[in-house]
Amino acid sequence: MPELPEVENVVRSLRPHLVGCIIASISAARNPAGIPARPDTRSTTRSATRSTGAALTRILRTPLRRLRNQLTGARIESVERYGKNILLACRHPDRREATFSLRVHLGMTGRLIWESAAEPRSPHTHLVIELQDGALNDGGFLHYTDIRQFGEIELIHLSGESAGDKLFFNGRLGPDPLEITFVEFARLLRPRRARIKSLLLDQHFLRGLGNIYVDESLFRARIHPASIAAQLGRPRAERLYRHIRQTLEEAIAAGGSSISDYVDGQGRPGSFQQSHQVYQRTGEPCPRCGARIRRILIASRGTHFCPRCQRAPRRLRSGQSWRPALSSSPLPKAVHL
DNA sequence: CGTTGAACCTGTTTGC
DNA sequence: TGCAAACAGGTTCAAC
Repeated sequence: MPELPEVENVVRSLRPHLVGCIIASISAARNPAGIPARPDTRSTTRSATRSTGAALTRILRTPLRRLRNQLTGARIESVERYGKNILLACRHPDRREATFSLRVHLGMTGRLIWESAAEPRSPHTHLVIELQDGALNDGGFLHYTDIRQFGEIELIHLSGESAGDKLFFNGRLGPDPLEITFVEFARLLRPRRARIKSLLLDQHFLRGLGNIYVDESLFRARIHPASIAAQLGRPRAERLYRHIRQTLEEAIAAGGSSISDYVDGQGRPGSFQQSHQVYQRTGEPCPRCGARIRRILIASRGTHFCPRCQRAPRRLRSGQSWRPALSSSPLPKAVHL
């Protein structure tokens, strides 16, 4: 659920609550988490564990003990987004050198919500961070909830350098699509022979895009998702660049897309899903030309596009004889054009 | 390089 | 009706 616009909204909604607060305690959510969500559900094929212990261990990339040791008593200095990661910069007021960043990745179904009460409302809440009186609020609690448990929480030690966060991630994640210039974008695109959809999903290439916004941006730019990146001409590359930014900015302004799980740091859903033109609209008429929206698989991800507006490049269209230059791999069968 | 499919999870929807 | 398969916003890894 959480791509760049959703994470940006989480960060913005949490910031006023968190900045200035002291972390009073960190604890595994007990309560509903240990209990099956719905004990009497008949079809529950796996009455699975749901033991907070197992789930929390999966999510925590830093052991709870270490989290407690290092963060208890620390002050939250800033709340930032880095790609799809949320970074809480923390510092001990009394210890000059002790500076950390708590990295939270929401995975598919993660939620990070500020609550006034300690008790989780969801059986899928795994971690509770107790906050002590910030300048602008009364503390409260930060709840991490995650149904599918694909999220990650990790403590990053910042040794000295202020921009430690970025140094840490550099090389691991590409530029932010809202910060990169067109010239740089085009330079990165040029040597790549991957299909554009795969490339845009790759966080090493650009950080922050996910399945929804890649499909929506490609639709707006009228580019077929299976197009080879290096073969987009300048006009298409420009269109793509422009529409990625536009789509993301509109989505941020709309509060993100809420399909089923996403809410911001105050529990509010977004509304951008109402503006999706192709994502999960298979079979519906294209809002631009009326053709049926199609769904194919690219990079094993559901990919939605208009077969008329987003025409396949010739090379891809004319059948099995085509091969990518300098490559031994045939055109994957999954691409139906 | 680039691709696929599986794996990590739970829950909901679809299809026979 | 009922049950199984498919699918879901993400990332990583092995194998080709």
